[in-house]
Amino acid sequence: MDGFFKRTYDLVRQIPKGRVASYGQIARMLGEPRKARFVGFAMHSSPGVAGGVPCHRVVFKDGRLAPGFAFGGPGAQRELLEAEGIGFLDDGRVDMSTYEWEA
DNA sequence: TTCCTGACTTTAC
DNA sequence: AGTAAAGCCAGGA
Repeated sequence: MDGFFKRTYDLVRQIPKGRVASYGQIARMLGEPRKARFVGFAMHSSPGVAGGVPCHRVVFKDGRLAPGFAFGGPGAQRELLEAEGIGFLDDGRVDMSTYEWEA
């Protein structure tokens, strides 16, 4: 929960609504592109959306959601993202080309 | 304290 | 283009 985790939460917390970011991208923003795995691991231990960590806005680099490991199921995650105005492709993937977070 | 595992990504075949 | 393997580092047992 210290250092990297906290930093990861802080960054994920800065993801604007209606926007998604990939694990690797977040890791890169933190200055550690190799810790991409840990970004996801941090989400696993994240306090949740109520804690200010919108883990549902964090998806794969391909725009795909975490299969089977989502906070409340991939379906719920997709529903939340759609509720934020994020468009999904027919493949069930997020339109990263349009909603990928940049900053 | 040591060993194992893990919401990923990238490179290589 | 698709599949396979390696690498990263910190938390949990």
